[in-house]
Amino acid sequence: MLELAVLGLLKEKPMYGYEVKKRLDERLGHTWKFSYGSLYPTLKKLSKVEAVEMEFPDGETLTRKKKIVYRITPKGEAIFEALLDESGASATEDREAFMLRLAFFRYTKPETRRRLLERRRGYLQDRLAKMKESLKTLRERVDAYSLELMQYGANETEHDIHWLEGMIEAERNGADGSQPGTDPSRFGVLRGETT
Amino acid sequence: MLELAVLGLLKEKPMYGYEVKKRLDERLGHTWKFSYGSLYPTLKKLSKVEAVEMEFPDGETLTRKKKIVYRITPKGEAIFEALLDESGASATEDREAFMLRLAFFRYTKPETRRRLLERRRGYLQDRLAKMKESLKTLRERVDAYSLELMQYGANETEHDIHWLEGMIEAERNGADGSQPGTDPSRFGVLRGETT
DNA sequence: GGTACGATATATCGGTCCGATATATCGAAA
DNA sequence: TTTCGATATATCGGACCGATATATCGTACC
Repeated sequence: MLELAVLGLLKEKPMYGYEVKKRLDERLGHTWKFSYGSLYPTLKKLSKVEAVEMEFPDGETLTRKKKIVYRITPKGEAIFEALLDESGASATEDREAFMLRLAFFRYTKPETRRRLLERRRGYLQDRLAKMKESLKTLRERVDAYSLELMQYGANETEHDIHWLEGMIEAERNGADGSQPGTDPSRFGVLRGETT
Repeated sequence: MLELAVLGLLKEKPMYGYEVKKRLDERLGHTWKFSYGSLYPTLKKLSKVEAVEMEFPDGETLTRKKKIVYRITPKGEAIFEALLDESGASATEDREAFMLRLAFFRYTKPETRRRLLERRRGYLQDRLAKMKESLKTLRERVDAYSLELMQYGANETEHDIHWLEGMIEAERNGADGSQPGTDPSRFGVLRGETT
């Protein structure tokens, strides 16, 4: 997961590790939190496999502040592609894994996008059905707070399904091969935006 | 986290580890997934600290199926209380930790409930403000999919704030000391239910 | 009567990732 | 000029996951 995220971000431009974390938080922070305690080891690991290059700015000796720019290599690009493709059940069933892939949808083929969106929708529909079943059974047997929690889960799942449906629709209307998905007007319009 | 969850469930009645997982998935599965790979070690650990008792059914020799009933002890109850109280920033800022505590709200004092709910609301309000800021800045600089993701995050955060407000309101109306929060009619009514 | 299968039940282990902590520099405000 | 928050990297113990193994139970099917 982390490797995929880091490589995906570094595709945009070379960055400090610190900046990688900041930008990843900005875009995925709502769904997925990760720490420096895993970021820096990951960067090292990627560097060891030659997926990224480490570059020390200022040819000078570094009594100066320790700063390292990480740049993705062709090998890193290949690894990124591989990770993005090997999306098993997790990319559908794990919210974080799915959201991570969504963040890099512009690097995916339209066909892959649709497949992922529809699989996730199907998965959520299954889960929603099970949740409703549980709610019916447990309504009289659990306390109000647990019930509220389960209700919250069902509501959110339903909302997510609508959201996915909107995106599937948008893919159909926009991705007839023309554009790789960089037209912002396709989205947001379908749902209410936060003003 | 796991210890808190397990002890909280075992307060209801003695159970097999397997059943603990099933019930926890039912109630918290939407927010929080955990595995057998952490459950059984946790049960062992709790047993070693004498927070739970292990009970082998059928006094007979067990060539039979290996089944262990776990029962919470007074010491376990005390540990549960302690874990529930030591809620630092995580209980507010970490969605999973918050939801877990919400699942055990009926074991909390009304005052503690209100404090937690309000702190989380405050935290989400802060985050929402930052998200909107980011959205404004990045609207022209990131691709449509990342933008959609950020928009999704902002929408969901807003929805959560409303949800919390409903619960705070319900606490005010119901928890004037009379009942510990076992009246199901207080909830659900405020928001639309999944039919 | 047999057997095939999914649910029940426990357990382990390598590996991923977190949280806390430490260190140091930089810019800006007070 | 010193104090503070943001920038920047790093490590380490421990929590937790995912895959895997094993065995029993109920039941459905022929």
